[in-house]
Amino acid sequence: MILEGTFADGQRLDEVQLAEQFNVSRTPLREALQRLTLSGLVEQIPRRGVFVRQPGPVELVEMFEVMAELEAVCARLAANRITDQALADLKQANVNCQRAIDAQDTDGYYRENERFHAIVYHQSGNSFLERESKRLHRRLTPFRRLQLRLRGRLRQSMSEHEAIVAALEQGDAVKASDEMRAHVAVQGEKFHLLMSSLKSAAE
Amino acid sequence: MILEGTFADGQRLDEVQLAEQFNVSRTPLREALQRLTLSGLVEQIPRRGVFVRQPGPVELVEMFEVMAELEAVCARLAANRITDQALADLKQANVNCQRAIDAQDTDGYYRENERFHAIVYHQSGNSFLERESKRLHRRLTPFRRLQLRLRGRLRQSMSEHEAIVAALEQGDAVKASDEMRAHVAVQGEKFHLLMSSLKSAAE
DNA sequence: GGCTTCTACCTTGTATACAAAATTCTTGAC
DNA sequence: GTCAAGAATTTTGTATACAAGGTAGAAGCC
Repeated sequence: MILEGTFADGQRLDEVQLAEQFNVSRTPLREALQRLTLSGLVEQIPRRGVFVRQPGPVELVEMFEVMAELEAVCARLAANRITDQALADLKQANVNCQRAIDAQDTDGYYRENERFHAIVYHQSGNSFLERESKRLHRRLTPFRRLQLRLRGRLRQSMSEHEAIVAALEQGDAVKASDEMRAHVAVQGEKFHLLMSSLKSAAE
Repeated sequence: MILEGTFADGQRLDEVQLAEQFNVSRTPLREALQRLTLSGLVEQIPRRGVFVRQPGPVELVEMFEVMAELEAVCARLAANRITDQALADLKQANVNCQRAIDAQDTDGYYRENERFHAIVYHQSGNSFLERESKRLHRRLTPFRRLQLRLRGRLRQSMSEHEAIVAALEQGDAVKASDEMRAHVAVQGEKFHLLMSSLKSAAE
């Protein structure tokens, strides 16, 4: 999406300007903006226009807290419902992650990491929960990615993945849930990195 | 909303027909339909139109499962963050609930019940979680209401409320969470009632 | 008689034109 | 010189007209 960095927080999005930029009329552009509004990326104030709404530090921490809880629920449910095939897929994703780390392939790591989490969502056996988790995951993507830049984070993240798989394999719902929550939660060093990244984005 | 009972599942919503029904042109009506699409009440298939999408039994159970987990998280967080004032408000809501039961005032009960849950959402201290919880709560409202028709359910629901307040007052996060999950979850008799209500709605 | 294909009509999607509201600039008064 | 009020311009919201795609019905072929 174009909202990653090209637009500052609070900026008004001019309909006519964007319309001619994309070579469409205002009608379909307004519909697109409405979709963005519902996804939370922009705010629409009646008779005033739509404004880009980058989440502040407080809202961001809140969203990560909810994400951690959602994924913890996914893991807890998955511990009882996961298939052997999915367990094998998770292990494969972890192997691919390790390869990406060794090759210093950050993009590759991120792609396999995403796959790992998507599998857990799906194995919750609750497609509504899966959809909601994916939605929030997607929303947090740009911020989550920043965390991978933290020195040594990739290796730590990997071992957390392995602990989660182990708990799922044992069918230990509580452990899987706790490991996943800790894995996703923003705390310690991750918190400081998130805050500093917000400052640099505000310039 | 008009979608409660007036439109059958799978029905196509004719834009021109609805437009003249509301005395507006197609443009604002399409924008309204898009908002409905994002809220999940209708499904939009490109070049085909929008169709009302009543959740089937599976999706409904899934949504209630997520609702129970969300509220459980709210309760867990609230156990550590709740204010004395909010505790007093919860007790007051319970008193009002009891009064409504004695007066056989179902609407009154439902209103105070809603208040009770809204307070817990807010006391989670996470406004994003609060918003998401309210969103799903709202989506489930018509189905939730049916459960209150279950004989003796009001009284049982009341005692569950009181157990939740007690756990919150003691700051027992685990207990508050478990009590809340059980309170919201669809299980036992509630499940059968939900299924039978779906059948009657399908006629 | 049934299946396929072509055509006509219907519906969604997009553009443009117009109306209403809000903001900004200018003008006038204190 | 500053503040307020009004007018002009900009901008959102709505209506209507047009284009493109899809569905259904009719006609022709197997």
